[in-house]
Amino acid sequence: MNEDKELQCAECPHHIECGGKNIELVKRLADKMITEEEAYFVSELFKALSDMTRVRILFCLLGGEMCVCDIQELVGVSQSAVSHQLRTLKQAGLVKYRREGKSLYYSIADGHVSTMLATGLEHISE
Amino acid sequence: MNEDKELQCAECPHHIECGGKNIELVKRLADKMITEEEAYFVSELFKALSDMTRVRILFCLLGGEMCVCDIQELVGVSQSAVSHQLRTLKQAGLVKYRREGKSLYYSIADGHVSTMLATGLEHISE
DNA sequence: ATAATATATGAACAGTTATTCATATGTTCA
DNA sequence: TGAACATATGAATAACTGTTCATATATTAT
Repeated sequence: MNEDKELQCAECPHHIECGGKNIELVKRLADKMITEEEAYFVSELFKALSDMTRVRILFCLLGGEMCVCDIQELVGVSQSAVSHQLRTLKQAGLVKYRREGKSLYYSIADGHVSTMLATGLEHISE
Repeated sequence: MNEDKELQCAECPHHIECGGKNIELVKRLADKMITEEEAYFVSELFKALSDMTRVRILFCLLGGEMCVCDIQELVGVSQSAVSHQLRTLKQAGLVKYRREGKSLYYSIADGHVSTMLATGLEHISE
């Protein structure tokens, strides 16, 4: 992504191609590329969505806020497992919660979450 | 999710709550829950987006179709690694490709992919 | 045919992850 | 204060994942 002396290439039919390398395209995109940091955060975000149990928890919460034991009931996994996964979802900013007495009520953090879930569900139904 | 004889509960302030269990909510949502199969496929889809290298590859491809060695150049990982990750993305239905001579040109499979990436990027920038 | 190029693939290894089990924390009620 | 309930947390382990290395396949040019 630095010197371009001997990298100049002749024109090609569809692409400005040189020995398999589309120099122009690569140079143009190099600056606009997602940063390492952004890529890391985005991948971490999707990692939080990459587990079946967490997906089921989130789909529960699309129906409204819910306490941990209700989620446990609906998803059918142990209390500890639900709690661990809720922490993962919380850390990824996908859910939030409020306390009411002994219970914690979890809910979807914001509209992005619903959008991603809906788009994901659409994608697999094709 | 079957018998409801002795599960009837008295009314509660905000929720129809019984010993921490919101019977009504749980019963109502139980039928509408995402199936195991759907949850599995959705989580597999997001799993394909849960790796930094794959995210960077997809962001490359948002700039247009590209052959493997261009991706390799932009992302800066080995040819083998790119190829392995492209296979994962292909299997998840996130990318497609066409052959032109010796090169394979990969591209984003459909609009859902761009939507999910864009939504993910929005989500982390807050 | 042979060489060169572009890409895919299989095995292997190090690092990561989801669950379980046991226990801790925080809240309410008597 | 102590018991009961709701939830969180740490350690441990089995299963999974991404990269590397070596090699295979496919296409083109000589």
